[in-house]
Amino acid sequence: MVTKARMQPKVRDREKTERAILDAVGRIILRDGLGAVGINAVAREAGADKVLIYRYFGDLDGLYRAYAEAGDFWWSVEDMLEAAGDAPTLGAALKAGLRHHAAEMRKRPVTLAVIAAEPANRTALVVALEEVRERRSLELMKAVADRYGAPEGADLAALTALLAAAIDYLLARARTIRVYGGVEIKTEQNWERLFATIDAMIDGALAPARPKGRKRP
Amino acid sequence: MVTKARMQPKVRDREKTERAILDAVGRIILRDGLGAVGINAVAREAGADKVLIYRYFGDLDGLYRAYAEAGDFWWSVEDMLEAAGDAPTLGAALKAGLRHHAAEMRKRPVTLAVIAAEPANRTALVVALEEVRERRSLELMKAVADRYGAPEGADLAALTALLAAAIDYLLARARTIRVYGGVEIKTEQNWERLFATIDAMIDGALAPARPKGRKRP
DNA sequence: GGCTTTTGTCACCATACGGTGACATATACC
DNA sequence: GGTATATGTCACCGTATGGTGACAAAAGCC
Repeated sequence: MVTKARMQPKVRDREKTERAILDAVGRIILRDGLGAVGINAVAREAGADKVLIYRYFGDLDGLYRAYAEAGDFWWSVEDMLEAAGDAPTLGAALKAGLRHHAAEMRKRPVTLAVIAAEPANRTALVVALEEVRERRSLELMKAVADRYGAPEGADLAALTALLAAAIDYLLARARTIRVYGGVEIKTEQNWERLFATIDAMIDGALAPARPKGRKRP
Repeated sequence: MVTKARMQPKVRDREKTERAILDAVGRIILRDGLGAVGINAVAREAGADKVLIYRYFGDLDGLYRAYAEAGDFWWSVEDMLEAAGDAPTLGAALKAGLRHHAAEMRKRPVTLAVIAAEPANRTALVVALEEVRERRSLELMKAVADRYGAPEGADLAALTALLAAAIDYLLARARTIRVYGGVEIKTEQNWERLFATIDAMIDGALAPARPKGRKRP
């Protein structure tokens, strides 16, 4: 009779196991995308039995929530204000802030992977990150208004929403494609081009409304 | 002995079956997202045996390609130029064009669903739509340059890429969320607000570069 | 020492997936 | 009419998934 060799049992350390599981989630998101995260895949990647995932995190959603709490997925408002620094005008602060935003996102490839999967894959992790985004943008709006006052005749929330949406989307897309609408989006150099245009757009949106027909030079 | 009742065989009509299968693809994308499209799901939804999918389309990629060819996923350049109509300036044409773009996208929920899944789900259908997008934007750039000439000191490609990215992304996100960055994005009315800001951004990006320090009113 | 709890391992289950071979029969062609 | 082909139906296969119950043994507690 063939007796199956039992696996050499791991040393018992719940903390370590939990960390291994959470790390595995990050690696899978990065390598195969958020959609590839599943109980079996995580257990395999972590080298832990899947029953432990159920025991420690309840279910996949619980695991997502734990992962969302453990990770660093976003810039903080303080960081952002510091990046804007002593910008003399609201426009300058916005330009610096959006550059900072892009740089911080680039530093967090897992966040970009989640953003890429957001519209298609409404998991608890996605919801958690969306909440962070909304909270941050509200805080930031408030802080900016305190410092610079409300811009006259301009819609600051719409402006930042549009530009942040474009930046997030293009950064996420750059993970898999090289060109969008004829513009290279992969490298940081290419983004200089985009930021030049973004700067001009900001100036336009914050400029006092011009009377019609004054555009021709 | 129990004899299983055979299914009442369908009338034999390959064309009709193929259409039923392709229609099923669209319904699934719309209802459950691009990620839910699979051989079994499509066969079930179409009420056809899955072996017919293999026979008629080869495999899932072949099915995607057939679906991409059969469908109407995008505006045509002629339509777009007509929408811009007799806009007197490049800026006016751009504003009208982007509004047209958004309206046309809204009319094509399947396209929006595919865009939503694009970053996460690189199927043959996604690739096909990406190709359409790139081809269209190049054609359009050319047509615009022919009519209005190249804008001085402005990066037309970057400008349209950024604004189209923001619009596509927010429209796709509006399928599942209500607010982005504090701005409502669900209804067409809410979009009026966004378009007002987009107009100002376009004016800014197309305005001749202003000398520095001239911003304070 | 003896007991309970915690951690880890393993063997299952039902379900769904993509994919294939075998068969039945309506239709088209000679 | 007779035959080949196209269309449709069904029964499988191997694999993977999410999920659970049973067991072994280390760690903690009295």
